[in-house]
Amino acid sequence: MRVSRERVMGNRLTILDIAGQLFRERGFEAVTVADIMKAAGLTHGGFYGYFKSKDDLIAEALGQALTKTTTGPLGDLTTYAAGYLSRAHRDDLAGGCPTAALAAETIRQDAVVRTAMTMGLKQQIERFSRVAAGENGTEKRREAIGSWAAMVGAIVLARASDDPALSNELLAQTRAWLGAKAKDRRRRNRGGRPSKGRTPG
Amino acid sequence: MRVSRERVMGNRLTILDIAGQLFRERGFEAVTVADIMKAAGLTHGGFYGYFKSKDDLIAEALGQALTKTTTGPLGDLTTYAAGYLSRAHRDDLAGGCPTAALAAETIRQDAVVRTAMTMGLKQQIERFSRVAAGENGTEKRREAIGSWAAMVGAIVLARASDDPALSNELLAQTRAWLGAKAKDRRRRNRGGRPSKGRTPG
DNA sequence: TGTACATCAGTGAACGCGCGTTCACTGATGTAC
DNA sequence: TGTACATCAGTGAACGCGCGTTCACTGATGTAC
Repeated sequence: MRVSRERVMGNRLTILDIAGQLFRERGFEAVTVADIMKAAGLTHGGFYGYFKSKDDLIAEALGQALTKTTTGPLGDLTTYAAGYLSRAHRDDLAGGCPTAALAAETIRQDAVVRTAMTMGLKQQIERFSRVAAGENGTEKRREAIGSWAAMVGAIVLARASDDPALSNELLAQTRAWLGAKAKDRRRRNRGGRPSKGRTPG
Repeated sequence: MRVSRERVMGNRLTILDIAGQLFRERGFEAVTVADIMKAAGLTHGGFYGYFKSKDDLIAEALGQALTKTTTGPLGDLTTYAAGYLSRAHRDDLAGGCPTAALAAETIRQDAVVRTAMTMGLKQQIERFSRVAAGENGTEKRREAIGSWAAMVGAIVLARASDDPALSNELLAQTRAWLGAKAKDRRRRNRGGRPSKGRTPG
């Protein structure tokens, strides 16, 4: 049963989107081609008209999920961290951060998959660096990397814990810890030169 | 071919140890029962004389690996972080931290496996809290949680990156970031009351 | 605008394969005398 | 201490199953006139 060209384009997007969600929810290996096609409203045989292999899909779906979540302008890191380290994000595997859900598994994947993850990582660090606090580029980048590592680690640990109290504490304490760190830094720089963007005098 | 009782005890330890290494290296799903038994010098059929199921082994092996790496006294957090965030540790999947290698995958495992991971997590946080800097128990625990999240996150990200320069930078910058944080905290507390353990006057 | 045919997206049975697990068998170890 | 037998750890073929992938077929879409 041939379908229209726009339907084909739509199907491709649907498969990519569904796959991205299922992978984050259950991991690359546990999700089957048949699972994905069924969730997309198709049968598994048609899969190979859209993608060369399951590995091919993994790379594309991860790339798309990362682009969606690491692209676009950012407010400040504190606001971002508050959302990232929320219980809602912790509980939303399928729609949440692909890095937190899949970075650990990516280590053992195909080269294309690792490259997609690395690109997403670079993009996120650069985006963080742009709004991070710091006297110069080096300091901003350090702040970006340290904060991102803490956020990803905290979500991974909070999700791994089957004790709800500990899980909540991990999120809340990491948020507070990042906040305390920012406060200490401002104290250190008290009386320093004005922020980079303003012309003195 | 029956073997001696001490051989049986030795075999059990070998299987647990080998399994712990292989799981960290390739993940729970990618390692087969036959892989483990072969690496232990046995055939796959004998496995069920030692463990009820693969899931049973996963829980036991993870528990053992976590106990080995989260038990025992600690120096200071800075020294621990230097070792944890080293290139040697990043490159030693099989012998490295089970949390960094397997926490993300643990989310989708059996209840027993998640419980083992949670116990290891609690142990590590308590151990960190004992040597963490801070004015009181709450501050120490916050320091322990934040530092642990940053360490785990940094190793996961450094391993996921296929760009060696970025990978090295992630480790070095997170180390420096944790160090800068400690320095800022000491500055804040300059002239404060003496540390908790000493009786004033 | 209508008609006839070529195209090809989707279907579902089938493939080879490797997985976790079972089981009848083997033969060295442990035990009873 | 030696001998005869029971025990049971280890073996490897076999199981049912689900996976990724292939393929002959179907029938709606796209196109040529």
